[in-house]
Amino acid sequence: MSTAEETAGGEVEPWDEVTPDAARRLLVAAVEAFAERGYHATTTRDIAGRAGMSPAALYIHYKTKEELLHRISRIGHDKALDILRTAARREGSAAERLADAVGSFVRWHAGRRTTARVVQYELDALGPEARAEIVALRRQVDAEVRGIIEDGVASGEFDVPDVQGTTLAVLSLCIDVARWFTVNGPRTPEEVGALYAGLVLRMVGAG
Amino acid sequence: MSTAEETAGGEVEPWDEVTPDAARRLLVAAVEAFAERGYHATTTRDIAGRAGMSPAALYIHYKTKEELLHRISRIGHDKALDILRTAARREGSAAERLADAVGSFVRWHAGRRTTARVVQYELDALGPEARAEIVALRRQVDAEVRGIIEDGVASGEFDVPDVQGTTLAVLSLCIDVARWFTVNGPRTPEEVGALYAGLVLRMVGAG
DNA sequence: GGCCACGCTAAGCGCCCGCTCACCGTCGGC
DNA sequence: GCCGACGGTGAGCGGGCGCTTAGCGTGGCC
Repeated sequence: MSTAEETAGGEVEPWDEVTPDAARRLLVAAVEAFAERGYHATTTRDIAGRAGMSPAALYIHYKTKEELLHRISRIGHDKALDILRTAARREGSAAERLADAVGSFVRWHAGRRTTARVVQYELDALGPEARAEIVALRRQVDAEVRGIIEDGVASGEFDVPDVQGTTLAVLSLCIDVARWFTVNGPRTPEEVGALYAGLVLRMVGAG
Repeated sequence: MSTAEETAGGEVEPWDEVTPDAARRLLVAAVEAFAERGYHATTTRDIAGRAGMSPAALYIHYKTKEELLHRISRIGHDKALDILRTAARREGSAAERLADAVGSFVRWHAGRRTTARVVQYELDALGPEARAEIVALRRQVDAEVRGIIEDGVASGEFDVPDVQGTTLAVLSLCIDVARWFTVNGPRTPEEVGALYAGLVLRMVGAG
């Protein structure tokens, strides 16, 4: 994270990987608009307006409105997967790694709430090929969490009768944070991450 | 439930409270369309077409497209609240009542998945007054679950450091079922309900 | 200094949206 | 047998959508 930009909502928005500058401004504007109103309720005029450009400027950097969503979804899923992989592959017991994974995944969903909302809830707006690509990434997300839980079961740390079902529930709990979390609420992303990490350890019988 | 209609997806759709018949057919068509594509991506022509009527017929029974969403959301939240109240007020220990509440709430989100999706994820498409009415119902939903957890803490059955945070997590887990559940998946609504009830009991330290 | 490439804008095309309106068939009451 | 009420239709209005195109300003290169 070489550069970062603080928005009004207090969220940090790197998006370093998107260049040139005008393309990044459009993409950040699209993330905000999609998160607020949803993909279908957002107009290209609204996105361009938020980025301080004319409607036509969007089509210099992106072929269609859907390509914007695809790029956002792809980058967001890459980041989410990266967070889970980092936690899964660190040293430590399965319980430590699971708590780390849930804590950091939840912190991301709360702290980068606008991005996470688009990533988690606008998937159906993508066309078949783009959706297939993203679904493949989500399977990898599932595999990382399942791997930690399987490790904990193998080592005797965890007591989990249904590994796949519990994996689903753990991810479900984390993802739903993007739906309800708000910066005006009583909890910080760090507090929610710590709370949820503890709840998940109990779910796997390690609490 | 005096009458029930089996749809292609295998879901039971009562909607007895909506009359006359044409208004109910339009509403059921709207539920399916909103669940599949989202409120903003659904056209009034699509809704009317699914109900076997012309586009203009919709406006005989509903003032606007938004009124359809409002009615769906209202009826759905009433039903969800009814399910939780029934579980909360039955006889039995707090653990039994919590397991019953989570089990039946999850079964509803899985079995009536199309309705639940609209109810849980299309709230932002409502105007300010309609949304305020629905938000009030959601606070009652939260209060029912929190009440059971408080009972369990008071009786010593549960060990919950953060009652409000845990309430939020329990509801979050249940609600997210509407996002990922599919009838083509490996689990029945009953199985998911039982799995989740067990996980929640562990979350409150009663597992 | 001339010039072209590039990033951007103003204007607008074709389409489809939510919604309306004039009209029509049917059916119960007298 | 007539008639009004009512649920429904066909056509279409005003407007906003995603996206395109012709042209313009500017900055780097010879």
